[in-house]
Amino acid sequence: MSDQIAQRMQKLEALRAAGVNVYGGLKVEGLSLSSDVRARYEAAEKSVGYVWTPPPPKSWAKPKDADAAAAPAQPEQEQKGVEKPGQPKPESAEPKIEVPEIRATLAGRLMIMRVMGKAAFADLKDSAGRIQLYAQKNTLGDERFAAFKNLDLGDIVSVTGVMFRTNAGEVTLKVESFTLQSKALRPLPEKWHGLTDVEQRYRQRYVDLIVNDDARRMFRTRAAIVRSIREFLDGRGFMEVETPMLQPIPGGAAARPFKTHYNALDCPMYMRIAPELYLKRLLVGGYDKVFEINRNFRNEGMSRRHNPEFTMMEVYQAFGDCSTMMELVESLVTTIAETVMGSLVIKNSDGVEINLTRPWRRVAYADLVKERMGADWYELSREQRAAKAQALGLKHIDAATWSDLEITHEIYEKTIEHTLIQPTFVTRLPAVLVPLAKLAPDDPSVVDVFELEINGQEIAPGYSENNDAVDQRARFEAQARRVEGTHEEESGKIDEDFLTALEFGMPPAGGMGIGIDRLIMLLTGAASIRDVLLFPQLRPQ
RNA sequence: GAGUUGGUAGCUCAGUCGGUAGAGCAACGCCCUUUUAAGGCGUGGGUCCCGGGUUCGAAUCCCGGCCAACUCACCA
Repeated sequence: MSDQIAQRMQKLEALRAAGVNVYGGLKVEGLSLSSDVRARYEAAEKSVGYVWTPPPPKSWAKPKDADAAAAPAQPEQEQKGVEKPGQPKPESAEPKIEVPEIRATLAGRLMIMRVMGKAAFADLKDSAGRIQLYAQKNTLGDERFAAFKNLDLGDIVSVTGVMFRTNAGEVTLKVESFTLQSKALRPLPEKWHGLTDVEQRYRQRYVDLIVNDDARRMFRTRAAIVRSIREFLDGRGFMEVETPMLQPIPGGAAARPFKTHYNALDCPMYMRIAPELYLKRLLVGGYDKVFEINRNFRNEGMSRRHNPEFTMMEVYQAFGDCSTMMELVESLVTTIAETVMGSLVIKNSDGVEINLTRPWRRVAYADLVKERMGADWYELSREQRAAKAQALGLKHIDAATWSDLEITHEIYEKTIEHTLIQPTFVTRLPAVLVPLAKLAPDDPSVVDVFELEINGQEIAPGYSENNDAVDQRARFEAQARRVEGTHEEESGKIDEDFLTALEFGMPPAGGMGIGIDRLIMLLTGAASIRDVLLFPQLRPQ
């Protein structure tokens, strides 16, 4: 144990012995937020026409009367006389404006203290921000002033007093009484640099949130974004639902699931990799507009863009289609950017500007590929394609084992996707890649879907959902054969009950998913998904 | 899973060629009644990530391990 913790333990015991309730008592009555109190005080100043002006520099040469400036003798004594608190200031040659008294009670964490003998300044941080406290021996009395100085940085206190403005112009609460609400046993990180060690910021997010205002702001923004998504969808008549996260068959995506075991039923269970198949059951049930915002779990690696659990929003609209969803996501993202971030132009973590102004580019997958690889790409043989891919640096592509489609898709993912910085709807993807979507009416080799790319990342896929029960079964079976023996095998299991639901008839529908964490990264310019997750996954220590 | 970089006081960081471990902040003591990274004087504080090895001697060099960040792979 560090000596500082030991010291604080001793202090805590001493306080207890003196009868102090070191962890606070009853609820704090009449509690205000620092931001509100500051605003009230500033309004009070305004109401009487008070405008703060900086005091004259340190010598008290400011004339109390006209001659005083000419008499430099004994400025110190004059200062003392002037500064005696609680007395009308004698220098009021110019009329003094009385600001109405604003009393307040605040509560928060003590972040810094500057003690000057018989007075002390401290910064209190509450959920709204920082505010300065001023404690004075004359006001508090010897004993309470000593107790105030005895507080530790990090302690949580409530304070009651009167607002004023210091010589330096800072709105400050003069403490008349205070109560220790929670003793901190551990010292805070350094006041200037804060906590910068990224590992510690993630592992001890609570400390990060105490000292780093950026972190606090980030998660408030996150909350605001999620709230406005809900408001937006609510405004369009969508119903929010919650479907199982613990599923007997993990479906709706191709990914490795987390496997667990349910004791009561003595059967294997999976953490969901997507809510899709359950939300579609609700379309069958007659809810035409539903959405869910909740966690998905994928048993895959972590990276700057991946966390094993992440927040997904999926939305379905009966009697809509892929184009319905394009309009929806365009409208949703621009609305959020404007209302929460205040701008349609955002900067990514490299400082590149992204303009979200509608309409967004729409381009077919095959056209992007041709744009990159030449107009004759789809006429080339597999060997020719593999050769061209290798020429681009994709050495691992092998014509002997890779299909045409795999080669093309590898090129899309490795050389095209990350170049789509400005919002782009990539449409008409190869049907094999998307078993849950409707085939394009004019070309059964592609599906009627989009993938929305912004900042080189897939932000949202949207589909014209497949509601053909027989076709869906066939494509599931093809998918199951495709992934058989691979690590995706468990996500290739066929959900018979879902197919049964389709057999009752599902209305044609548009569906879309948004990776919420990535959307937040995009809007806030965060470079790592860990910066937008309160408690990102780390290896246990 | 692979590569690169890093891990030194509560925090932020120095540490030269291998020669008994350093600063600022924080803490403790004293002075200081409008400071704001307050100031002044003084004091204490270390499993140098862990385990081996080389060496008279290792924070430093070598090997192994742990943890993290970044890049790559799986993936959204």
